[in-house]
Amino acid sequence: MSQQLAVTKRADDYSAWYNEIVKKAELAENSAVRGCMVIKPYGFAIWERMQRILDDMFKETGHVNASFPLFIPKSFLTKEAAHIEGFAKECAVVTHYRLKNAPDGSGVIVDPEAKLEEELIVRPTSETVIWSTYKNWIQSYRDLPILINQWANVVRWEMRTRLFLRTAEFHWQEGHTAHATAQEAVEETLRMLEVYADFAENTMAIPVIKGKKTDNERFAGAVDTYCIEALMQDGKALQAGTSHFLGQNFARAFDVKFATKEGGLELVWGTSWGVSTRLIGALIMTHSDDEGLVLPPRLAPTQVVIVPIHKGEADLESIAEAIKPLLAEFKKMGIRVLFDKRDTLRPGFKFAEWEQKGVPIRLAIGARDLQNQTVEVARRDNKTKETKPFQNIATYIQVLLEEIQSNLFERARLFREGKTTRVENFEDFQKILNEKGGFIAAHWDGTTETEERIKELTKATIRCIPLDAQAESGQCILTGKPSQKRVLFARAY
RNA sequence: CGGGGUGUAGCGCAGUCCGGUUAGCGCACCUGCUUUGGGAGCAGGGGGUCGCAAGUUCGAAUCUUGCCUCCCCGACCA
Repeated sequence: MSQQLAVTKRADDYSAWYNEIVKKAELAENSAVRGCMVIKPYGFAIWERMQRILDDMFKETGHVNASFPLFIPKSFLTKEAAHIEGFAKECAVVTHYRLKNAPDGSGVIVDPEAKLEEELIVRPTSETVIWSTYKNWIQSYRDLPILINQWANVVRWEMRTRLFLRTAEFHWQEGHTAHATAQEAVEETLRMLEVYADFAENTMAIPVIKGKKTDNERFAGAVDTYCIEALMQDGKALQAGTSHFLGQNFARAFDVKFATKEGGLELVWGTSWGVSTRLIGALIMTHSDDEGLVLPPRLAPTQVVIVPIHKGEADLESIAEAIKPLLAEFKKMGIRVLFDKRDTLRPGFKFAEWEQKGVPIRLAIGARDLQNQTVEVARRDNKTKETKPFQNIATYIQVLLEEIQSNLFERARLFREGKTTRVENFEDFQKILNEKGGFIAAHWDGTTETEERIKELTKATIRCIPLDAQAESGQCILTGKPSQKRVLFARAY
């Protein structure tokens, strides 16, 4: 309940600022379990909105939900060579299935008698267990495509964690589809990338670059990995979603074949795609300011908060009575409104609290307003206040919510444009990276060696090869070798 | 996993070097009154295995050893 002033400013210590936003907006906190977070009700309400909107988008593109096991037999994980190599270093392993009382009475111990025949891995992702299942489901081209999504939690044993951005356990959705042709699978991969970009930009108001990952940055087990990349306010990039064309890699590993129309037998083509609670981190670092969280209206659990300003209970009653029709009207319009009638807190406190929590619009109504038939309207995005006539206020708010939504997106887009720099040589590359940050569009000779060398020298990685990159002859900034298009570099989360 | 820091009331901290009254301060919490258009004021009150464990000592928040947490910096990653 109690809040303290957000003391740290973005300019002073960006990561301290981030941590304070997460705590003061009551989104999440560290848990008793190392690397795992507790997502608090307000943070989870945001995730639930994200889930609902994304889930509708998945359904509209023909997908259905299902649920696969939390545990994966070790042998499954090892079947696809690149896959196991990518995940081996961060797996939680279950080795026993029972505890017993310690002989010396000191508590409970793992029962050595209860060792599992085969260890189980807590899923870091579900390709293997799902493809082992698809093997049973697919015989004929008539069984294809399979378009399944699951909402789940996964575990990747990270060494260093940060709330939302990187936690040992995180929540996400993972889509897993199976197709008869490569073309169809590639189309699916790009379709879902498009869904993610649409969601990021239109719901979260986060502008993203759609692109393809380099071989080096590709998902373990994929043929091609596509991504959406966003730019945070500190000039670092953040991968906000990925969509993979798996080729026939997992079909081959799990022997998933189908009879073609022509009577042949072929391996199935696959895709997988996911976004996680990490998006909440992106949300914070895209829009929020030194006063706290800033939420885009389409995602905000509460879009409008009404704060009564009253002396005594009678005042509060008459305000409550006066806004009753307004609350009903908001509800009818589908606007999520909260009347903050807590009488133990003063208005100034409530103002500050709802600002920290990023509620897009605040309405304040006092005796003076009742007298004049007015209401004070305060915007969270640009901190402006105005007094409007009470009549027709709901319609005004409805329009204003949309305006705030597009203002947030436009502001973030302009920021990114300003922080995207075209660079022609390595000297400028380092200079821009250190002094300005952001995305750097530069030529690269296409080799993993050069990519890694640049990373060693500058800590910047190739975020993606943008899908809309123009063909343009140039020279690699490091080796001077010929290049046909620019790629996007940045330091990243 | 390596280097550095840290852990004392819900939160933020002092006390630890140099062991010794009943472990203290601010915020928050509870009660009452006055307040309420930008984080209220006064008065009273409650709350602590001093991260955990073992050891040294007449006596440990304070000294020793081990373990753990969280934060920052590096390597790894969505």
